[in-house]
Amino acid sequence: MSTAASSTPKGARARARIEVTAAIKEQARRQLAADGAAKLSLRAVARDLGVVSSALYRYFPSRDDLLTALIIDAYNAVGESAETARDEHADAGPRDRWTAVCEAVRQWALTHPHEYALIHGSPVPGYTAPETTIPAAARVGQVFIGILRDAHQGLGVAKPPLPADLRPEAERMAADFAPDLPPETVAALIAAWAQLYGLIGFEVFGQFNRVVEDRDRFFRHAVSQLAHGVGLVYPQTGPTAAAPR
Amino acid sequence: MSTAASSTPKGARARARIEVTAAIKEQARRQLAADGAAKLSLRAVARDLGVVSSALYRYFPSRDDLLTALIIDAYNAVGESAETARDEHADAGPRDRWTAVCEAVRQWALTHPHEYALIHGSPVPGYTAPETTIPAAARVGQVFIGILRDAHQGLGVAKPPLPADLRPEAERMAADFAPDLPPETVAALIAAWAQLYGLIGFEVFGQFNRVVEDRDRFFRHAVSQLAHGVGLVYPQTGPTAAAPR
DNA sequence: CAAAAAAGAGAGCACTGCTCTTGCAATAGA
DNA sequence: TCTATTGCAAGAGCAGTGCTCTCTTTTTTG
Repeated sequence: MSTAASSTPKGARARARIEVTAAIKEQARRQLAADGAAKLSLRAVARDLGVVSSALYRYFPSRDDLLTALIIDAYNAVGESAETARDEHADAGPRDRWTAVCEAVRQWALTHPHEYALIHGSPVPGYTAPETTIPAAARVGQVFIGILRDAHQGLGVAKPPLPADLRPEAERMAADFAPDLPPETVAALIAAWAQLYGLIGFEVFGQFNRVVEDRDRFFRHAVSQLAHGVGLVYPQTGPTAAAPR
Repeated sequence: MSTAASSTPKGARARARIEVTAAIKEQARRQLAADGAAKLSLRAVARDLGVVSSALYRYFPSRDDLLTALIIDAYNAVGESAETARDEHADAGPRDRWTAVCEAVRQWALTHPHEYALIHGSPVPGYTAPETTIPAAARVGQVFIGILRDAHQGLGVAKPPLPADLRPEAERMAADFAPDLPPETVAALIAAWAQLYGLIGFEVFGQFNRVVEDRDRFFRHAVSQLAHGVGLVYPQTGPTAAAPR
């Protein structure tokens, strides 16, 4: 109250707390990048910070809470990458924007493999992410939804096929996530979303070693096919152009 | 070299060693299923086996070696599931066989989530799978290749699109993995392979929680689209049938 | 039958997450 | 401004981990 600004409302102690919390996360992220989540040790973080290990428990009640904080940060980082890519391609068509966002997510994953593993690898042992992570986790998906929303206000978007027995589920998903999009599109989008992370995961986790060499081109083509699958069709995009009648 | 028989060549000691090794793996697999890879503890396995922890090191030089053994077993288990599904649908058309194999892999993953995480989740910290795992890891892929091989000897298979700049890579991959298949098909197959594991991973790791409810139908449709993508097209399968001219 | 190899037991080292108590410093209320 | 409260870090300690080493017993082998 005494100091004016709104960003640092409390006294020196509160400010210090914020800084220390950030320093802990930063150091933890460094260890994460170096050795992976399972070798992330509270004691090592404390050691590197020149502080005793029990002191960290004033900031994070447990190792899992530290991990949760890092998970949220990771979701936000990849979400921000996606949003930036979208904004930088605001003038491009929906399909190019789609490609750019996929590429951005991939690049983030390749640059931060351990953080990617944290959010899209096997959940850390017996650990289930708390609800706090949900909004951060949704950001990338929202970007994709936005792209398709835009596409639907223009032209050049087709309705993906949808079997009759999946229609109720597709309508439910559409109502939950994008009421302004057709159920066909929402269902296809969710599938494409999962498949995108399959492609990225295989590359990040080394499953493509000795299999795919020219990964840039391979990914670009796969993503183009995914775009096709959600209805983002160029007027003339090859022999398999979707032709909804 | 000296003793003749191939199944139980050595004396009682060698037989005991095989049994103990199997018991260790079995107990470890139990712990894995219960708590996940990161909580798998050599000491706990030894305790449950009524033996002192250092004794296990006579059988597995390190915890990572135990994990590697479990990884190989897991690859073989899912590979066997895939092969069984293929054989049980030997009379069906390639597309139905494709669907059956995908479904089998998914079911195995849902039944053994922690083992699935072992082979397709984030690699255990700082751990890189040794070359020993390669043949076991390839089994599922071989099943898919076989299905497409069969399909190419019959009808009802289309060539997926392939951009010109990806053709060299596609030809290289085809030469490496399936010289008798067209490069277009091999490239599409590898993409579909990764995407399949994206779908399964999202389901196993809970990313579909609160998103997809009717997962059986959703998966079935997605897999049908994947089949379409690799050229396994029914004569009349909807508006987006591939039509290579 | 004796020498060699294999297996288990047990102690011990360095490390982990986490808890609890103790002393110190910053804050807030009178 | 003085004092009571609160926040923080330090240190010791517990139970657990992977792994190594030595020692004894048992089995195999020459």
